[in-house]
Amino acid sequence: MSEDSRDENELPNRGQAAVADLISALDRVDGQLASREQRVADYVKANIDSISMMTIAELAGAADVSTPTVIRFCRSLGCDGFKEFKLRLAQNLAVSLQYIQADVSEEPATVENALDHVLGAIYATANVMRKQLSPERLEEAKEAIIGSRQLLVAGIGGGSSMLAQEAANRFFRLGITSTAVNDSYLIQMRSATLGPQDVLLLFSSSGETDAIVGAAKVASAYGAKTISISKPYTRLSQTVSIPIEVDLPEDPDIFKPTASRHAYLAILDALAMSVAYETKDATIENLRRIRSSLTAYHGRTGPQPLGD
Amino acid sequence: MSEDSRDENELPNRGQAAVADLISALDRVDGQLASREQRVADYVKANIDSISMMTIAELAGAADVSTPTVIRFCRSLGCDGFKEFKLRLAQNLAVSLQYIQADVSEEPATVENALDHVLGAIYATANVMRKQLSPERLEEAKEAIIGSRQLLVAGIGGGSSMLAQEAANRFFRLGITSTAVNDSYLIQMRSATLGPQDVLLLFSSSGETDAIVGAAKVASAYGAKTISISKPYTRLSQTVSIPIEVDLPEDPDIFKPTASRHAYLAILDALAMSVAYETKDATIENLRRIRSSLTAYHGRTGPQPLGD
DNA sequence: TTGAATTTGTACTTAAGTTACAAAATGACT
DNA sequence: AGTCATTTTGTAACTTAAGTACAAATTCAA
Repeated sequence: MSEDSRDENELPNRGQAAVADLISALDRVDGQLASREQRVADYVKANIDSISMMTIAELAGAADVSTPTVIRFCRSLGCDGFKEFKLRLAQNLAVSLQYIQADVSEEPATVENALDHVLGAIYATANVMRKQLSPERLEEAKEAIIGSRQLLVAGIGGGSSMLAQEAANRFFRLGITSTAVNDSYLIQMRSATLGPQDVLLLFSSSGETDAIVGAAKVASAYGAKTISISKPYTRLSQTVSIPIEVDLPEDPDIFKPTASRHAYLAILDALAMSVAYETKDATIENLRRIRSSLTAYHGRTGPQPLGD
Repeated sequence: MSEDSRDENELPNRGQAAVADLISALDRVDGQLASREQRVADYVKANIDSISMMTIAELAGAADVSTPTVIRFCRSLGCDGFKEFKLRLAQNLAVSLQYIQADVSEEPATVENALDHVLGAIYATANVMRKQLSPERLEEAKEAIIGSRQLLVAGIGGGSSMLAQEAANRFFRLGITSTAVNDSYLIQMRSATLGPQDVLLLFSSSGETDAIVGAAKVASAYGAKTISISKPYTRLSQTVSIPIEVDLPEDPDIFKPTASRHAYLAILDALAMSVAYETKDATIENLRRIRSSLTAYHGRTGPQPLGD
């Protein structure tokens, strides 16, 4: 019976919508459930990671309700029955569990092992980031960049200055006049030359670097739009007009390269991708020109990342 | 019965080992199973994402074996029974499914959507990479870097030159004299100055860039160790002494920033992390000096990535 | 307080997972 | 080549879990 209802026609939404939503569905219905069902919800929330190992009878017993009540609870959440509920819950949790639980305590004996640590941190950081990002801010940032006459990107220190370079490189490919700076004084000076049609994009994982905060102030004073990709509640994010905020857990392990670089890079990629789609035709022409200039240079043609 | 065997004592390994390993367990036992069990394995591999919706009878029918054979297959994989097998499989897949199944075909309407595309590509690429990397090569690369007197890092074009900069920055923090170059001529020139105690680290997503291949040849000729992070079967990987090879699927979507940058960056991080652990004491002292130089500069103390 | 609507539990049905055991197949050793 | 031990596999029975039907209890409104 429960199998009939999910034949080929319904397959598409299985992995996707299903996986993404159970826990938020739980939050959504919370409070508006019938009293006994709410009891089940409370128990589930309190013991969320052991539910998928329980039978319906165990859960009913633990929440002190009858088994049909548990089933009704599952249906209130949009599941077909208890089985589907357990499955979806397990999938939801797996995503966050996989790497967060990885043996963080142990030292990496091999490079392969270190790679697992690194990937684990990336996954974990990416998940945290995705939940924190404000879609509205991202849209604002996109619009600002699209409408800009000139884009100035700044970042100081290894990680951030790499991101700034990369950002300038990405947006340049999309036909946006962009420059990267990573010298404290140059940042100040160039920011002072910006005007209302310009955009200043700032990378700073601390959000407190004087030169960066200063640049944001100067640029704002001259009417330029300012975007930061940084920590919330910092001087920087309180100074710029479009703060993109992510508070990422830094691994206390000083030997581990900080994973937030990857998260910031992903944000940059997403922004660049949206801008590219938005300015589609212009972008295609630009990429064509860049590619042909390179092809002329080293004579290769196959599909490959533009510019190695 | 099946519940008794996983009480409190066994809980720890549930999320972790369990979640991480079913699919690789499948690879591991592949080929050494009894013939009918192998048939189940084959069917599972071919229909991996629909298994968790099937009953044991359905799977047995589909693979044309008896239900106990299916159970034996599950046990060969280290599961308690079919139920646990389904659960663990669902969890394993959830991780990759979440982003991979995101509507790749559709254009990203919002930046948030674009972010899902980007993250999806990163996850997919990371998984592919992890399987392809040769642990031995990584170890060799680590040893070479540790033993080096001087490290020269080169990359040409947006992505690779960013990686080169970042690599030089990372290893410099670990007390290794390292320089990044991204000018075709400079690469050649500097490579010619290397000797047997030196290491040349090359990033190239194409593996065919003349300047990079040329540098590898020159450096080898003068006895330096050469490491490449690049595609297999390319001129570059056939020239260097320690080729780290990954063949990553490039998304044909020209608007999407290439995900291989993230994968390469992760490899770099893993290498840096291992080198850091290997040269622990020296590294701690180095990081201390860097930090105190920065603290003296802008007067902050809290735990933050070194150098923003 | 009485009737309709909703909520909940009891008892039952169906079906899924698991086990026991015997039959078949494989492989080693005389 | 034949016999015995070992492994592999399937049949049939068993156990337990999930889901349903319906009636009892509760809630709320008039």
